[in-house]
Amino acid sequence: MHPKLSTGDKILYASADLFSKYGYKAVTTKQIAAAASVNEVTLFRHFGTKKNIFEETLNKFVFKDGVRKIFEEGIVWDLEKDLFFMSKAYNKIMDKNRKMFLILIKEFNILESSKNPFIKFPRKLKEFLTEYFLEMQKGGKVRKDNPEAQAVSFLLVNLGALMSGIIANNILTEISFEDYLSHAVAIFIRGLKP
Amino acid sequence: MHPKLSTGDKILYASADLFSKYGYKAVTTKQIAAAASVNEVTLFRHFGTKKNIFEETLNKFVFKDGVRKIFEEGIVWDLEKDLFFMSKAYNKIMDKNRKMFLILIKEFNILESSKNPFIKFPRKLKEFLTEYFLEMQKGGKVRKDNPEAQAVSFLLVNLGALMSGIIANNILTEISFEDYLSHAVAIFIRGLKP
DNA sequence: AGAAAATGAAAGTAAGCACTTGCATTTTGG
DNA sequence: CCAAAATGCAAGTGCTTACTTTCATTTTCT
Repeated sequence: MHPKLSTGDKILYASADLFSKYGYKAVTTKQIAAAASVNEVTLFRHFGTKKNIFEETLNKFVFKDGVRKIFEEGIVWDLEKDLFFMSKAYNKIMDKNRKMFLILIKEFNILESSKNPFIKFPRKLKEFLTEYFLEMQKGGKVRKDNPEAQAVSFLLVNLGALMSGIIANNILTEISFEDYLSHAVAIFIRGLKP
Repeated sequence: MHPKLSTGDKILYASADLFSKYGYKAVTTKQIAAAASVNEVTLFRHFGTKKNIFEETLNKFVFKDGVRKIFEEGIVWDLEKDLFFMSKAYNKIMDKNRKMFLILIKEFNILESSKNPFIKFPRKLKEFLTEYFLEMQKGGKVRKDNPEAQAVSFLLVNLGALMSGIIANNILTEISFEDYLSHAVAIFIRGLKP
């Protein structure tokens, strides 16, 4: 771990690591302390309870990336360029937040949905994409069809790629998933053209 | 629960239920006993240890569906019909095995990959699909391209749909996912045509 | 109906868990 | 440089967990 991190942060980084691998219940405070190279007591002096550690970990790392900002800036209203860009942007965000994603798919049964960013993030992404496809349809650059369905379809491909990358890095193939994803996006683009 | 189930099966059904919701560590033998409506001691008389209960649950419910049998039979060598069929078949299998899927994405860190059907199932599916697309390419019914990439792409869409259905039934939309999936498949089909 | 097998009820055990306390040691900041 | 704050260490507390044992009760099967 980084030696220049504050004690509190060392604990939270170690927690994110362990919780994402094994889940909340399966991780012990002793493990966290060892992984953070601090005394177990220090955990409690900083955060009081294990539950607090978990919540603070979520608070610290959960992605608050604004969908609009990231995506809107890169749009050039060219179907091919835009979809490739958005697919890459999506992957980048999700890779950066891989551990949180893992925690959330492990614990979404015990998390209140209000704290669950998976409620907000994909929703906003869908809204943004729906608007995008609608606009592109108006410009005659995308096949006339339900833009929401087009948006969801596009998201499904990306989510699928993300998941297969997570579940098993090389179950399906030894070739990198990015290559396959861009292939899938390419097929998609052809299917979306007018 | 079914009253006509054997005691052992009652336990295993309850286990599958709980493990898929909360994960191995978070589930207690007391919980399982209560959910199965049996005495806690009975668990141990039947399976000895909690770990055994878990393993027997996996053994009982893990999907051993032969990919070839299910998929080969429905193929009629019409791109549209075939992809819709395969997409539905995939969904059906995964829905039937939803709980196992949930267990496996929660515990794939602690499962030996040899026991993990996610190593075998998607691989075989990919092989089958690759052959299918190659054949279709020969018949001029599918765009000439890397058939493996086409296969993986198609799987990504379906995996994405499965995941979004699991993570949150109605995060993205209130309309059923089957509708969206078939929409995505339709786009895909257009993208795959020669 | 009656023996054998399966289950329940109650109590207990040993280990591991989250968390606490008291005190010594180190690190930090003015 | 020195006091205050942060951390380490050792021990311990009470609770929960997986699992056991004993004995009474029910179910099953012939």
